[in-house]
Amino acid sequence: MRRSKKERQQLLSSTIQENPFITDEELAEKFQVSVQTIRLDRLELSIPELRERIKTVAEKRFDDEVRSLPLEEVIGEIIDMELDQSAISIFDVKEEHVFKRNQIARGHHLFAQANSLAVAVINDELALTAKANIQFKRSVRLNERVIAKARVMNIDDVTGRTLVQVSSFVNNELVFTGDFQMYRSKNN
Amino acid sequence: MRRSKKERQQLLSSTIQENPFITDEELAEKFQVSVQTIRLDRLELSIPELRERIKTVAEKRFDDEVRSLPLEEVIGEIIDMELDQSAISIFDVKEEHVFKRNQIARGHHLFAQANSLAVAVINDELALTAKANIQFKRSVRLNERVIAKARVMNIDDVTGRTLVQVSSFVNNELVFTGDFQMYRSKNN
DNA sequence: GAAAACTTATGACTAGGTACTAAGAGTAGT
DNA sequence: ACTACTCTTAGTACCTAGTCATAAGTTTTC
Repeated sequence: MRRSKKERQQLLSSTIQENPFITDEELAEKFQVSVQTIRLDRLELSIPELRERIKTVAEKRFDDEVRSLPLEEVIGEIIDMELDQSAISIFDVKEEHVFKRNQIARGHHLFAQANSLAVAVINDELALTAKANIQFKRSVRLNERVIAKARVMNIDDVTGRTLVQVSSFVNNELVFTGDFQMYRSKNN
Repeated sequence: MRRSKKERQQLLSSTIQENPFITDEELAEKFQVSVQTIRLDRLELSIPELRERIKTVAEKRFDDEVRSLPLEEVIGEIIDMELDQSAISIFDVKEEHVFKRNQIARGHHLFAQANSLAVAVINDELALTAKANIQFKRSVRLNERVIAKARVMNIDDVTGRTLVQVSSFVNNELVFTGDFQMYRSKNN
């Protein structure tokens, strides 16, 4: 025996993890054992065959592509709404919303929740954000539930410009505030 | 012939592009022709076999993983970067970024591009946004290319707080500006 | 009606396996 | 020393999703 079985299997695992595109034959050559031994090892370690490995890598990529359009619809779920007055939405912070390094939610998701709530609360076909003044009060972490509350502060009778104040909370603790100055297409 | 050859081949192309995981047999079933016809079609269109297709998808993913580890969490593509000084990114506005009604880009995407550029330009493991003051100068439409330029304005020696100014342009026309006050974990 | 284009069938071969059986080598216990 | 056990190797039949080449049948076009 060139190496103990255990040692070989550990190396095998890491080798395949590092490069899933390697065939049993290449592995046999690398570890100086027969192809059958490699296959027994894979069986014991329940490592799938080359083609299956490649397939899952490819499928993951496909999933990622779908997942990486996270800013698509209205961010968060609107649970209460009085047009031109107030609105509330909830947003659950998941894996895809946080920095991998520190599990803190990326700012633009909190902004997106608040901004799209500000857009939604306005009783108009075509509301757009003109300006915003925002503050991140404390960082939001993975799995926290953010509740955003929007209040329409005043509507300029002439221009239709509207100020919307949004405050976001996690467990009643303020995490984000934003003042949004919104355009309207028509003055309702 | 259920469909002309040309028509079938065009559909074949797009079908495979959309779902590279489909076998010749499934395609034959779908187009109501024999497997051999599908194979001739693939030959003429030089579309590789299932396994090769899956492999290239998987390989791309591997490439992506290596290339985009640090910049992966950035919205838009960074094309220039001097840490703690300046950075530029481009962001192409696609279908998924606009309001369906009027084809205008949703504000939070412009914010996300600017904000993540502000995060990236800071030479620190853990940069977070504290405050931001933003203005949407004119609305950005479908298929426009937004170029965001970030400049680090000043770094507080004591707190490490950093002001980053971001201006975004479409064809040299200013569409967005933002002042981002950023935290750092350590004072470099 | 023949030529050209298209479609289908058939057979031999491939990579990279699975599943199973069988046999030999090395080591440990008694 | 003999047996029991683990580990390794070999070989066979079978699988999928193809390739390549040849041939034959079917339409379409001139």
